[in-house]
Amino acid sequence: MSDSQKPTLMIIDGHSLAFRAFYALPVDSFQNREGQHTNAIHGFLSMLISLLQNEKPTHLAVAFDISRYSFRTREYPEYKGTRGETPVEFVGQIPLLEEALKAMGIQTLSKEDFEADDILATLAHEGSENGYRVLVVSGDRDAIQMVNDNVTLLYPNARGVSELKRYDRDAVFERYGVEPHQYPDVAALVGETSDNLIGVDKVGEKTAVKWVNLYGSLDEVLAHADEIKGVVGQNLRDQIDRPARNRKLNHLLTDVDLPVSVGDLDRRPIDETAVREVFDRLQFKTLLQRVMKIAAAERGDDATAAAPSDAVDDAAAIPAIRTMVDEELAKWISTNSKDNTAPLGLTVTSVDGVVTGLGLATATETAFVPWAADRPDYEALTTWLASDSPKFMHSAKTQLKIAADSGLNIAGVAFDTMLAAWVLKPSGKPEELEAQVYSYLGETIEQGDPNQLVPETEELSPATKSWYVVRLAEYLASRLDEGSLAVLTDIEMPLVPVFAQMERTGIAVNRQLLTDLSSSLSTTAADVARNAFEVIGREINLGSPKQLQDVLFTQLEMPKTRANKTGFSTDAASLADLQEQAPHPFLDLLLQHRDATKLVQIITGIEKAIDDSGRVHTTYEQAGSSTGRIASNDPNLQNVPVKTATGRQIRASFEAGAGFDTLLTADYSQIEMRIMAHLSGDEGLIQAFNEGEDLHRFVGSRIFGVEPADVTAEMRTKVKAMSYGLAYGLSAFGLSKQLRIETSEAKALMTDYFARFGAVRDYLRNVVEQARVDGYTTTIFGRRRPFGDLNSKNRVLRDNAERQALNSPVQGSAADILKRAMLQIDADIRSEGLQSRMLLQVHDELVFEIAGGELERMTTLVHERMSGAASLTVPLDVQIGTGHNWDAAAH
DNA sequence: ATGCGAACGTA
DNA sequence: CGTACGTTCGCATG
Repeated sequence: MSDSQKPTLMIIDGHSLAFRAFYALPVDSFQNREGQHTNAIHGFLSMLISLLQNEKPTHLAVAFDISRYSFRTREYPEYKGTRGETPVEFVGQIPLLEEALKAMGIQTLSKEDFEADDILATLAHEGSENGYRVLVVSGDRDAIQMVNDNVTLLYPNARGVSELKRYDRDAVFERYGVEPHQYPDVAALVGETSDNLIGVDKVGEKTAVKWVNLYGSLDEVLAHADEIKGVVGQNLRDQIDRPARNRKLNHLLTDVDLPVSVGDLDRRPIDETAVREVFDRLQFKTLLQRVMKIAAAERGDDATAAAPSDAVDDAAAIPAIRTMVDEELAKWISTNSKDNTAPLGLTVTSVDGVVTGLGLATATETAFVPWAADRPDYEALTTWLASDSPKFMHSAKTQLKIAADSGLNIAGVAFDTMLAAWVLKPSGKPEELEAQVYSYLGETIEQGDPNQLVPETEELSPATKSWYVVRLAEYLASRLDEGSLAVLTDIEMPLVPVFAQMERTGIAVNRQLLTDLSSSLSTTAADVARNAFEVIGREINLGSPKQLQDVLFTQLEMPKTRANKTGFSTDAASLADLQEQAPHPFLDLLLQHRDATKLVQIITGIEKAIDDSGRVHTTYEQAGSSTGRIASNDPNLQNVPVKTATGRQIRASFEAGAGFDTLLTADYSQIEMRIMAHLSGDEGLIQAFNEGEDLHRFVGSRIFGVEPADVTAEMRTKVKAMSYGLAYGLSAFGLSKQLRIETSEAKALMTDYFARFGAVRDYLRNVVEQARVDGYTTTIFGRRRPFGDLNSKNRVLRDNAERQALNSPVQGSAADILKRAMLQIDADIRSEGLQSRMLLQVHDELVFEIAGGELERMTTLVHERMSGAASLTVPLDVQIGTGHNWDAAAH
């Protein structure tokens, strides 16, 4: 009998898969109207439905653990002892999942005192012996031991449950280097952290596999422990009870007494009424459609399932791609964009930065257009691309740049699903399209042939991607509140082409200046290092904190500094402390060396990024930060040194390019304090800004009770640190550290500050309180940042969340304001036909390249647009400077 | 090769 | 025991 004729038994480890799903999907995005979390259920069912479609099991069961206690924990109480509390959001999802499974006609099994894995192993064994093709679905590595010629393990990869890797005998051997039945021997030697099973010290997978292959089994390895040389051999002999114990615990039973046999696990019909009821309660719309489709197919009602006119059943079926050119394409665009009013999904694909094709889509149709730059017949397409006709894209900036490089102008980006998802949930890295489809639509994108041993990850057609984009856009738009939607459509979306243009333009760099500076700094570093080695009498790697610790705390016996994970800190602040307590020439030399090598490092990074035309192009991460700021990378041009004279020499190498007169920099002064004044409504602060006096002098005079003219430099420094620290949630302890003053003095300073500027404290308290209730903070323009840990019982987590919460509206509003200014400046430049260009954004600063004769106009418009980007109760002060290079243009 | 922590550059 | 980032290095894992 061939495999395809055999009945297929699929057995699933319910807990382990549900738990994987729980961590793979955002808790916040999956809640039903009663507030019940459903992410684990959703992920599990989505995976299950895919499995039903792809594997078509004839027999099926899901096994659950009854509790975390079993015969194993009785014999060895520490087993799985490192497992923490089950998250509250997970609790309660299992009974609901069982309900859903029951409605789908799927049997669930569990047995007191045994783990689900034992039930799986027993069924796998029975199925294998009785002519079944067996598929075990589990996220527990112990399940590998079940694999044989009839049994295949489907194991979720790191990304959760959306992709399952097939482990048959060969795949296990390829991955682990042993036969499946030997895997527990290897695991026993290595240990399993998640089960709290400690292995033999210094024995990793490599060593364990070597031994097991050499001696054939764990028993034989242990019997020959005397023969194994070296430290690991000694460890094995010393700790021989560990692998022995581990092996007993990771052995799965294949003879558990179960109330059913494999034959009883044949698929039962789906109870469609019950499924509707349960899925409706869970608010799983798409999943319901997918289950119903399977139900229809299984009762032989294929016509309904396949009918393309049935919008409901067709929702999750990928439309066939039509490849189009010329008139057909022109007609398709005109019809589906309803004469440039209706949005179409758009995806540009490229090879080595050259456009090779475009995918277009509506919610029901997809089209692929092969692209060749010299084809003459694409006028309808290029006209549509360059028009304001709305396009929905994913990560539009990247595609706009590539298209522009290939001479294709794209305008009218009306929705970007990457930006939308980030505005909805601004944390972590932005998700790829495929991940979004899974997270938000609950659909798994098939990747290659699932029967491949290692499925090749076939790139999705741009046409299909566009179709997903259209559907995602609809979903994401429906999830956005009014404020977030405004941020997306009025700020983030219009900025896409602006950032794309800035990145493409880049900024000119004087390579010679950098090279000279770098070699001089390298010489300095080498000289300083030589001196340092002389002082301590030996040569070490000054860049190694570990070796530095040895010098400072062992050799030189200096007092211990702040502790970190690898011992004691050697950072600049700690070294300064040491210099005070135990002065030593090595300390200063070390700092000088750090300084010089750091700058060389930064220069090297910039040099490597200079292109053939002498310009450097950063990439802005528009959807990366949690506050609304943008980040710059590859290279990062937002952390070019400015504080030291040598550092500024690096800035001086950024210049106006050929054909341009000068650089212009414009920055907001004290924008975050101004936002604090506005948001808190503090009369004192507002007065300070409205009188236009030096802020820190004004505040200092109030706190210390002297005339502004009598505020000393020392007083001003303290006040300045205090003011800036406020917006970060600085504590008295932190302030004292920074100013190197007594904690009591720092405390007094804070008390005096709040006595004069009480509304600031009230505001900061209120922000945190409101966020605790709402679950998010909001900027002046409606940008939200969610917070989950404000009610955490863990103090560290809670305190961190509180500081983040009080900082977010301030930092985020500042980001919003500069973004608004950028939009208006860009619009002015274009509408007036100016040749000057916006080059860089550094959080509160913009850098421009000024074309001949445009300095005056640019100065005026930049000033106007930046000052007018928000109307606060205090003015927005903008400082402008010009000069041939970035340093000279500073003020 | 890959991932993590330390350190440090900016606003 | 101060927010938000990105990059580089050493070092421990593979």
